[in-house]
Amino acid sequence: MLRLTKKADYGLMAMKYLAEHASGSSLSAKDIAEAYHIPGQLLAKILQKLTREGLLRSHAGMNGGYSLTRDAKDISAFEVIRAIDGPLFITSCTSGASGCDLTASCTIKEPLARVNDSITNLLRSTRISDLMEEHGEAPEMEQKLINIAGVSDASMESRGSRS
Amino acid sequence: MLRLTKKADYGLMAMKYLAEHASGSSLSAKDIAEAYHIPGQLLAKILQKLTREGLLRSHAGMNGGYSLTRDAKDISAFEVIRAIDGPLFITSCTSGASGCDLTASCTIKEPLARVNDSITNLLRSTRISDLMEEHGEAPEMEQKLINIAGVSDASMESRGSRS
DNA sequence: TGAAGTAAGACTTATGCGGTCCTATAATCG
DNA sequence: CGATTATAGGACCGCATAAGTCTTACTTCA
Repeated sequence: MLRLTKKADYGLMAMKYLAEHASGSSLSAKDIAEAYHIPGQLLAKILQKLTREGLLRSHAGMNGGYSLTRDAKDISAFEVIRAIDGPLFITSCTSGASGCDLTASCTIKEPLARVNDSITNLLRSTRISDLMEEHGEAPEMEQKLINIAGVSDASMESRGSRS
Repeated sequence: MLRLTKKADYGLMAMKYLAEHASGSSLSAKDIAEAYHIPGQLLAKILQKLTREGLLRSHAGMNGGYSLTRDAKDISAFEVIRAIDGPLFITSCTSGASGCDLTASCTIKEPLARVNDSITNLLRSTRISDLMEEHGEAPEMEQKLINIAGVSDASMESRGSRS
């Protein structure tokens, strides 16, 4: 569990692709879909959503397509994910309005809400430019995330050994 | 998206409850289920799973039930969640074995894998004892998470204002 | 005008979570 | 021993939601 939806994945991929091929002109949904072998119609609607949220600029007609409204460095992964999947909450009952009927008993939510905030901040500090290839090695990225995840030496034990 | 399953929620609640009522004896699934108004059969299977994973010790028969195998301070939220929901991966195609067919094109996974690791570490550093009530105020918890999530002043903007 | 594009809603399919039911087994008490 | 209370676990169902398709309408440019 705790996984991103495929749509959010597609959205991030598309944003990254647009950032890498930001040649001033716009790329069509079809172009991106074919580049990643993603169902075109689905990607189209994802891009439409991102456009509605102001992350993309659309241009209809021939040679139309999409382009980033901002620099890749100024768009966070959080924005993209939120635009597509809506607000993300780690707990099932923190939907804001109604909440769950266990409010009295379920005291777990508070600590988990903090975890939720941490994840949010993590995604907020991860930008589209961090997903791009062309930025050389970017060792600072590595460093930054280690700082954020921080903590112990066992931090990286989860990587590499995924059974 | 990016939310915990209810089962994991229940599991965490049960672990917390067991930690708070660790009177040496064991509590039955029914006891816990009634305390939180959770479907009993469902909780039972969750507890069975946790037992199989070695986080709980079960005792059948009358006055039977479950008890923690370790101290609440030595059990992380990550272990509980993993035991119930299986390995958590933020990306949909990082299932380890097969992976997705986009390996060549989808270069997004690497940065997201780091985000994934950060979340893992975050949950790994959150222990059952952190969920308990009786530990007074525990301002260190607050501090720790802020350090982990770290970063900016806008960190907490997501809290409080949930529309 | 026609091809290529976005925009958007309705619809279908698939998956997996949440939950129930049922049977078996183990331990404790009277 | 037998009844009761518990865990253990498989089979199953309903439903919410994700994923994807179909269709129609509108826009732009050559």
